[in-house]
Amino acid sequence: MMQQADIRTRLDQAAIRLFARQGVAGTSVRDIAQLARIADGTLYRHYSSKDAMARSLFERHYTSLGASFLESAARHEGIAAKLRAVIAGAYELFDNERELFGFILLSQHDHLAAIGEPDPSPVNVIRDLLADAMKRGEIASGDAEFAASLALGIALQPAVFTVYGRLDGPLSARAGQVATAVLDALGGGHET
Amino acid sequence: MMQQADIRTRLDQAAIRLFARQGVAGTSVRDIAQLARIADGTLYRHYSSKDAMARSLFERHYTSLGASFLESAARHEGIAAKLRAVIAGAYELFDNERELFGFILLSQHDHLAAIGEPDPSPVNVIRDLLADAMKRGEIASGDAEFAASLALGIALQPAVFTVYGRLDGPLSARAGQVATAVLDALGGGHET
DNA sequence: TGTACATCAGTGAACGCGCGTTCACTGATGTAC
DNA sequence: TGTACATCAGTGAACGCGCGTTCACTGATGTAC
Repeated sequence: MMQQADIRTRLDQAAIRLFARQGVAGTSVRDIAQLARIADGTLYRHYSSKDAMARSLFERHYTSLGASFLESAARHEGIAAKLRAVIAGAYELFDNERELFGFILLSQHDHLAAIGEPDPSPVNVIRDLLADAMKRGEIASGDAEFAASLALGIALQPAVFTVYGRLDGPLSARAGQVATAVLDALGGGHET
Repeated sequence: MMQQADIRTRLDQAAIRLFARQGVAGTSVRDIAQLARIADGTLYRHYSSKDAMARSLFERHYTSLGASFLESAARHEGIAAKLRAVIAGAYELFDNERELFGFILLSQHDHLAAIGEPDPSPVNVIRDLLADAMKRGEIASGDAEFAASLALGIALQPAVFTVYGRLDGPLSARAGQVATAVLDALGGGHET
């Protein structure tokens, strides 16, 4: 047995990197083992199967993103400042751990339908934030779920464009502009 | 030999349906053959490989979507009306051929990196539309590529939410609201 | 401190299954004369 | 009109490869006495 944390970390990171680039179905257990520099069978000391590993990694990081959204929002008052903080936090994750971000983005389709939204889901956090802002009259009221889809779309698509090389990074530099666009789209005031 | 068009159409539709639901890597040639009610080997009378089939289907429908965007835009004057028409057209495609739409959305990641943007790409059409509107002063000027990412994000995310069952269809009913949100986010005037 | 034993992460060869693809064959259609 | 031949979409059994997973084994670590 080598240093436990070391091998487990390499395993998880290798899987995330390959899943992000090639998808889960397009990545073989041997690909992962090779990149992590471990034996083919070692994965099964930590996860019951390849798919269970993908599910576990997704759920862990998806809910942790939701939790970080909650924390970012709680540190500020007013929907404008909350949104700016959430977007800035998400964009920093994108800049610093693009593969993790890409894995989460890509895996939504595979996992969300199957397991439902784990808690706290980033999407639900955004929706609740907007529902609250509507109640307070900070943005135009309406369907919070629909508003959340607009906000998420505005925030995510620049990330997608950056992945495709259509926009130059770092994405964090655009956080302010994006937050403003979200507020404009939601019919919010521009109070600082 | 049966009716050629019949078998070929069934083959293409079965592939699109399965690719949209399970991804290309997650779909086997036998899955496709079974759904299309053809023999395992028949695919290879029409395409040189499974991946070539996926690439060909994607390129065909992706550029045809781009062409339909161009046509929708050309039928109207002013960025507001053009955007409304493009979004309404795209949402009708979503409502009527959700699997085709889902396939295009899902396949972007697989194919765009590999083959680059085929012409006319829906994304480039939107960007050129916005660049033009900036020149005419119809929306705030800035980076057209970034503006295109905001517009696309606003328009696409409600579609994604609808796929996940977070929003109720039909999506076409939201086209007007979405177009307004795009114009707000881009700092455009609201002339009718 | 030394000895015996249990535990368990890690190894890598081996398993069998399902995959993408091939190919000899069928039979319907078109063309030549 | 009839006969001979070429073409080609469609068939499905068969190919071998790479996949996910298993398992007997290793050796480091912890625990009991």
